[in-house]
Amino acid sequence: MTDRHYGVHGEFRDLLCSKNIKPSYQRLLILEYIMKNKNHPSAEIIFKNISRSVPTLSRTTVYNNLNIFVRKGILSSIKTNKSETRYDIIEIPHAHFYCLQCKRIIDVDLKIPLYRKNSIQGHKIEEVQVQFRGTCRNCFNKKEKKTKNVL
Amino acid sequence: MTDRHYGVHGEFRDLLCSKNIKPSYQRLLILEYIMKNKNHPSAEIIFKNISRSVPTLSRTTVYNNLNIFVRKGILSSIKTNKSETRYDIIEIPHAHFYCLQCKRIIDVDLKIPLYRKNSIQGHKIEEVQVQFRGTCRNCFNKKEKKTKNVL
DNA sequence: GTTTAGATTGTACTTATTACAATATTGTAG
DNA sequence: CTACAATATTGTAATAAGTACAATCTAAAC
Repeated sequence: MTDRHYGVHGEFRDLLCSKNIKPSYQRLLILEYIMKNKNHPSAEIIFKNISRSVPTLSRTTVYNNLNIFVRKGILSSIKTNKSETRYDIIEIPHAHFYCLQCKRIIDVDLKIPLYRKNSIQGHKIEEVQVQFRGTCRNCFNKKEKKTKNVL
Repeated sequence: MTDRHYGVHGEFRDLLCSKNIKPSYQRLLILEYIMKNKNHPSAEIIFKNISRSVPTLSRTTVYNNLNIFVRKGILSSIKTNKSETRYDIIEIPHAHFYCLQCKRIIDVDLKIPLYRKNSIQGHKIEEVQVQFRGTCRNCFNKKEKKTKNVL
């Protein structure tokens, strides 16, 4: 079970080891899923998709490991409207745009010095989250088109 | 029941009317609670505190009206770590600092032009949320003191 | 090969929130 | 004032996301 995945998962394996997390089969799968489908999935989505090919996977394992990844700084967690948590890889700091129509989360760049601060008004910053909410370009264009057709 | 509260709740009453929300007794109580205890309470906290003096109040009423207030732009909702939602009055745009130790939410000012944008990379912005997480000044000082005593 | 620490699994539980139907209140037209 | 419609509130039941925990499994260390 293990060595079959040395090749494919090599980089994820290294990433986990560098953070002192044992690179178990399940952890590699979870990490791989998030890295390859860069669509900010929820725990449930990750669970459903991986358990298609690995039916023995437990929901708890997914939750446990997502929490570990967040604590160790591999992933960041994003809270949407609907009391659900979504996950994203931590790369260059960036902001998120949450579309209220299609529920997609879109990465956006912010060239502001916000991320360089390590304290604000005396409070020690460990994490910064910037989230925009509204209507994404796609949904906005769809609406526009619909309006035009009516006229 | 109604006119007893004309005096005290006058400004909240006006605020609700200006947003086309009927200023019911319960709504005034909820709004008053949030405005007077500026500590970003959760629905549960609001419910518990108001229902001490108004035992007939329903949890559902609190949730319903908080949602209405958010939709109408009177309140903003803040998602914390623990899948709970907290509420804050919308005044001058500001950011929030969530202390991972004491769980307080502290208002912080940001003098950045972030709030002036109404679109980013083509996506229409309706709302911006900036949230810092870390250790607040208070908790940080406590930790410092403890460390000093040990030495 | 045995031991031990850590990981995974599955079930039961908690917590925040919503759905919904019944009841109550308010505003309005006759 | 009374009747009616519209809206608000209430309480219960349901849902959904996440956690606690005990049992089982795995893998590395001796």
